[in-house]
Amino acid sequence: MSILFSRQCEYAIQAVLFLALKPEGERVPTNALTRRLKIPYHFLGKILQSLTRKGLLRSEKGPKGGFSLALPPEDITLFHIVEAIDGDAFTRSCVLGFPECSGKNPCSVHETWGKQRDQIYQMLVSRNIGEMARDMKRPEYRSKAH
Amino acid sequence: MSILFSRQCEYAIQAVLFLALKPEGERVPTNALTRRLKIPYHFLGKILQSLTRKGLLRSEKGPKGGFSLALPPEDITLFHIVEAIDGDAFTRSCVLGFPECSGKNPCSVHETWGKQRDQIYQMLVSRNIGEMARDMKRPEYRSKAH
DNA sequence: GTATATTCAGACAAAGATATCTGAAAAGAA
DNA sequence: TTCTTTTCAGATATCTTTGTCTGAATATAC
Ligand code: FES
Ligand code: FES
Repeated sequence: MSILFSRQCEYAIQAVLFLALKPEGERVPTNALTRRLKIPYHFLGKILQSLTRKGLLRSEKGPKGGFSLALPPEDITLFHIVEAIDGDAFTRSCVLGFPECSGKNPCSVHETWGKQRDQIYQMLVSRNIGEMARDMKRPEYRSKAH
Repeated sequence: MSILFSRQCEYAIQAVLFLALKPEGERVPTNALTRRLKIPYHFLGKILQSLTRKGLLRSEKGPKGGFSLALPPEDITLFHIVEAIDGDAFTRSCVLGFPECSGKNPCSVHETWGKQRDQIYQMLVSRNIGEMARDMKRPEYRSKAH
């Protein structure tokens, strides 16, 4: 079980962060991404495809083709990606699974969870993926050689 | 998609909280639970069965049979239930889905998520299900008539 | 003992998420 | 034009989660 985000969404985030490290406009083919990030090729293809449909990425066909960000990295947050793939239901739903989440019929952790949900939301919107990618310490994102 | 906990786990929590409201040792048959909580009958049966195997519940067959808590409600936390159903992987895994989560190769949100993960863990262990059940404002748990 | 209410166990079905395969379409290079 | 590289699109496969069905075992009530 993946926590918080679906597998698709995790892959999407990993891929977009990788794109954010490239000079603006540079196209990266799918297989350069899967080689680095160990994501199944065709699965990633479908994910990038839907991000393109949502307007987050741009795609070019043919040789020298590939995917690139449709916006400057400074204008994209993790929340944009999460929203595009998993939706924003988590901002509204009860963590214990009750039909609806509101102060009217609160569950036992409604107050506590409410605060934490806000913090998670802040984590997703307060930084742009440009700086996040540059801060990234993981080896997949560091060495320049491919 | 359910956030944080699997559907099974959500159902387990809802059911155990219900049992915690009953006088100690009182047996509650599965269908009394499903009627109140709108959980599919046989699915809940399997869930309660595994909680029994894990030692959280006790079951009795025959008329006047049913499920009851194996421990006093004051000794059970949400974490016991989550651990029994979903496991404790969330306490150790990277929220962006990278292979492992450690300070050695941190992802961009490792620090932030680390704090929030601790808070979520605290939410799960700091209160027992006895008090949580009594605080519960949701109608499923209030009216005594069945 | 017989009937009834219930858990227990396992097989099965349906749905959703994840992953793979194949071929068409498009762009560039020769 | 022809060939190659790559995205795009859709069909299919596999796995996991969720949910259903059936019957056996067990304990109580009669
Ligand atoms: S009602 Fe459960 S989190 Fe709001
Ligand atoms: S490495 Fe991502 S949360 Fe720790």
